[in-house]
Amino acid sequence: MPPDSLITKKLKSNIKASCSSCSLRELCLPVGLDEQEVRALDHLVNQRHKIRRGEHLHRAGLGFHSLHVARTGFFKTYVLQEDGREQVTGFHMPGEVLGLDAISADTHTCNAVALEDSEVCEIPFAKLEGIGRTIPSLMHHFHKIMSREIVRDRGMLLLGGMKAGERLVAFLLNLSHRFAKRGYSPLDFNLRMTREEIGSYLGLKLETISRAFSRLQEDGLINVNNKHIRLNDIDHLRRQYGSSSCE
Amino acid sequence: MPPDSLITKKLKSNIKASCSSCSLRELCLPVGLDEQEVRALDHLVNQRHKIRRGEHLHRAGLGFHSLHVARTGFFKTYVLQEDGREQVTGFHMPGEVLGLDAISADTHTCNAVALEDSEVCEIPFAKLEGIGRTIPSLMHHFHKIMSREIVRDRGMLLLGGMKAGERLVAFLLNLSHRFAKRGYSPLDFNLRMTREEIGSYLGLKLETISRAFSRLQEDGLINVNNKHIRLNDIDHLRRQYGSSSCE
DNA sequence: ATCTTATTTTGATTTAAATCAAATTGGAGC
DNA sequence: GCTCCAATTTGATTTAAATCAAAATAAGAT
Repeated sequence: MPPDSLITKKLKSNIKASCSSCSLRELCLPVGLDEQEVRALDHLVNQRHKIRRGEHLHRAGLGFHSLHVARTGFFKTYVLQEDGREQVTGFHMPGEVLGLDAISADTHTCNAVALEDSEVCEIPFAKLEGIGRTIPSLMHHFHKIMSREIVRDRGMLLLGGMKAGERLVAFLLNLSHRFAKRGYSPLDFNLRMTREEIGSYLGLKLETISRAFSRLQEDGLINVNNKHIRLNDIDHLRRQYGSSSCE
Repeated sequence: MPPDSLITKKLKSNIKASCSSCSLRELCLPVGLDEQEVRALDHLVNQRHKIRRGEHLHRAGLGFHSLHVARTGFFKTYVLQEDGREQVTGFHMPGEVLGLDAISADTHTCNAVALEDSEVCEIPFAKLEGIGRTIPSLMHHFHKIMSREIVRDRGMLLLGGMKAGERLVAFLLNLSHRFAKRGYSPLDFNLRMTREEIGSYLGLKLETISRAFSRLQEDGLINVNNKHIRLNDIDHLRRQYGSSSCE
């Protein structure tokens, strides 16, 4: 029965390529699902796409059909204001869902661009709602993901009362925490975005970001080597500058 | 059959008191549901609570079981930072859902307090997920509500690049828009919050808010009489200060 | 109604960040 | 490796908002 074995092989390859065996399983949609439920999810997440550095995953104003989960790489989301200014609304790493804002009006409200060669899993949203109906724990987990996004965004408001250095530290601690969850060093990492993009996200100018980096280095709290950052005293950073580092 | 009629009366009173006949129907959870679906929702929303001015609806750190929809009144949500500073995270009017942030970790992440005598409908979240399974359009609408919250919160980031006066205008236009949707004048309304609370929300100090109000009045764009605001030239306000007014 | 406290306004001053400007460094592409 | 352009750093200056301070007003409580 050669056809069978062929099919088996193909299936296996699909499964391998999908949630069941994905290294992000514990960060992504499948958290807390049993094996059978993850298999159902595999049917949902049937497509992967490569997005090269500089390419867009979606653009503001365009129709919404699918959520995307970053699998590898790094994304930036942003909106263009009337005056042409670019306002960065977020940075996204593997395991994080993009497109949740678009559910509201079936239209993307922001642009998403890859800051390095990346890969995403496509999740047709109608399909997710359908399968969620039969897998309550999947639906519930999806609700948690949306809620977490609300908490994250609201956390940005807390920056309102902070000064430049504190905002930057909060930003670095947040990145650190997210890198750690993905198995990378929380103390040593490379920024994928420019000073200008960090500034836009934090509501500061690029020169202010640059000066804040220099100041933190002078104080011995971090080492900066262009895009490479080393946190020398993360406890001190955490104590001195609020704990707005959690996801 | 006196018992029957009693029951009927009681049911009727419940129905009357619930979504089917609620004046907020078009703003709230039932949007887009047919009559039968709204009846199902009536079973879900079985409790109303009165919250007097100054009383809390929920507090950060406490367990989460139910969402709440403001029915009447006005709420403020806020978090207390380590240093004791109060950071306002939002203002909420009738038809708006509170508690979406708490789904993430089954714990409230903010405090919600009534700024005037208010009434809320309680929606047990587990029940909502259960009923949503059998009424896809309800579940879908709930997803839109969560997504809208994400869009709203993210919109706050756009304030990052604005100066004090612009932020305040954006805030007033946002309130105006929300009052209009509820059948109130978009040009003439009373603020329920203090200058300090506005400042906290917008990342400014209360003196700055006060000065910005004065400046806008000097320019003839608005009339300020303590808490009472009149927008004299809303088109000019919209044109001059971005259109970050939409929900 | 009156007292008391909280809120708001306005002014003077300080401070943090924006802006303007120029030099330096790093990286992508040839 | 070299060239060119983008990104970063640093300095000088300006500007917007924070801070400090005090008076005026409004709102609750008795």
